[in-house]
Amino acid sequence: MNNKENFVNKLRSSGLRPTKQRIEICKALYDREKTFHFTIMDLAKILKRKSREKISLATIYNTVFAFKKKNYLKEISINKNKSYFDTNVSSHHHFFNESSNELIDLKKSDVGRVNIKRKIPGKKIKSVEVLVRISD
Amino acid sequence: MNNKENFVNKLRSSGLRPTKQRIEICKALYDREKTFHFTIMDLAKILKRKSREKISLATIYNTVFAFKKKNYLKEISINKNKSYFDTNVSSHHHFFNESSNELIDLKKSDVGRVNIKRKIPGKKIKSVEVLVRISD
DNA sequence: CACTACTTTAGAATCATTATAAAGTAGAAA
DNA sequence: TTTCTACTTTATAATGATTCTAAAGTAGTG
Repeated sequence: MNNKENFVNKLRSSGLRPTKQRIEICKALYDREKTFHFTIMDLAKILKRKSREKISLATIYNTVFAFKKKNYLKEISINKNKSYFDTNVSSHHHFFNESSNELIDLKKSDVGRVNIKRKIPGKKIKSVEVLVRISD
Repeated sequence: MNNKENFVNKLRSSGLRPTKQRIEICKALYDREKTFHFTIMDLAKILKRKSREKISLATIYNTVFAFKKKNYLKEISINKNKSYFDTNVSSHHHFFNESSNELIDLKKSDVGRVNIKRKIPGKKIKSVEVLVRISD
């Protein structure tokens, strides 16, 4: 189970001080059954609702990007004017339902191996992501 | 060959009045050897340099989105804070160089067939696009 | 307990994008 | 050609997300 102690350890083990703001954000993000997608503004609303502490927007930004850097969060390429994040950091692909603007995780087994044949000298592949657009 | 006459016809045939601004923008976008990627700001700079007419930013936005709707342009989602557009409207994949923020087209033959095994009842697949993030 | 480097914060600043509303223009009709 | 109207362009203001700033607060070390 994810409890406060775990979050403190998790944070400390990656060199982030376990401040109360970061722990609150961990709770909001990881103390759930399933992974989920969110924008910064979504998270701000969740925190406002769930948390007794007021956490400033700047801190939410700082924390989300710190978590992204530590690979606790993944940023998703879907949208132009907002950043979407995913608490599912495993390598996976997405369906994007254009009719409803809904983003659906694909399991690894849902997509066959993607074979990138071209190499760019001196560059390393960081990730390979498939976006499948669907509609009614 | 792409000349003014062609652009006028192209525009008119899709219900867009061939204004001098739109024709200038067509020239900037399509009167070239190869397809390319650009942001609105890139295009604004190109137009400032190439075109005698001053074209307002608002018109550039309007025109780019009108062209997108008519399928003259494709919008590319790379998780950045700007919209990228592509004059190559065929379905294709991309490298995104995270070190330089550069977007590189992949040819169809550069990526093996992507096998999407999961189906969503009642939904049709519109496109399958692969984004390969690379860096130094 | 004291110190220092890391954090948080409010608010301002910035940047891309969208909205507004007034002036201009293309195309159709007379 | 002239007139008319709907479509366009434009400058500018407004918006909204994100980043910056610099001052106050705090965790962890010694």
